Amino acid sequence: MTRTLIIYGLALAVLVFLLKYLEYRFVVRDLSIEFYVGIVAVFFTAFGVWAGLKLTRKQVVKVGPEFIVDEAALNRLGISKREHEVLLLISQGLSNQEIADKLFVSLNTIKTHSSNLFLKMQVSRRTQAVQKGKELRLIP
Amino acid sequence: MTRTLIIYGLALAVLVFLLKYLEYRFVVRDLSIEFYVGIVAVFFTAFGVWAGLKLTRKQVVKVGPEFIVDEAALNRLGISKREHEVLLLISQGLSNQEIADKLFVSLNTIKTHSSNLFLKMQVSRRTQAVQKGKELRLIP
DNA sequence: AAATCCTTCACCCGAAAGGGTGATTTTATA
DNA sequence: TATAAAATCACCCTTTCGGGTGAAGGATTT
Repeated sequence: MTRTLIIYGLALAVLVFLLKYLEYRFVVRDLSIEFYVGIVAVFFTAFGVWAGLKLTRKQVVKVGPEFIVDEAALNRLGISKREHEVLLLISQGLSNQEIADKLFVSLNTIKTHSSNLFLKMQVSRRTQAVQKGKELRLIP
Repeated sequence: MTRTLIIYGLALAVLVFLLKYLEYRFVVRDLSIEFYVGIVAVFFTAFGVWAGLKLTRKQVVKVGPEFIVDEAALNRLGISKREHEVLLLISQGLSNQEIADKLFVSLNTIKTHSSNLFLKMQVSRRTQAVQKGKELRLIP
């Protein structure tokens, strides 16, 4: 996370230099302030959207309060949190594309997660994963 | 069923005439008996296999004794017995091909059943059908 | 700091699933 | 027995899944 902030800081610095260079290169001194502010606004808007998604993407999926997940089984099978999350959404009848949209990641990522999940659960289809997941008390 | 028997009888008659014709057409009188018996054996073997599958295909799928199906919901949604059977097998994680093999029908038939099932249940994927089927107490 | 695991994403390919239409046969029922 | 409902199968097409591989960056642990 710290490295990400550093990278963004550097990108911002580069942007500032670029703007300064443009100021010298062309004669746009009269509207440079609005332009400057606009660019910065766009930049921080993008950053805000990204950060918002990044920070709120955790715990998007929750299980019911009365259901207790068999953590031991999860560890035994080597299923990660993200994979468990995907399994839960699969059990709710969502397609991979819908899961990707819900978790703000790409379709390919969900396909990787589900593939690894099926390997670890020793199943070959999502319906089997749901069935086995319920048996093992991984999902309600 | 009666028509099927009639058709098979006619086919058998045609087969007899065909064999008689061959006897006159070619000089195969010496091995005609073995040939005759062989053809009839193959024919009745095929018929036996077909009849056996046809008669034993009923009640292949059963639900557990402690689970009671909500028949009212089935009628309300207009779901037939066969469709309910398919839904049960879908919920057990079977693929359409596996269901077809289990019920001794073709893959296309299962696809038709599942399509109609999804229409009646107002879902678009089998995982959703399983989820909704459990909610409606159609399947355990 | 290095090793390791997790997460993310991409590409390719074949298999499975789903949607639509049309047709025939079987079964149930009015 | 006529009619309707259910079951069967085929063909088309598109979308979704699943398997395999590779890679890059972040997080954790040692």
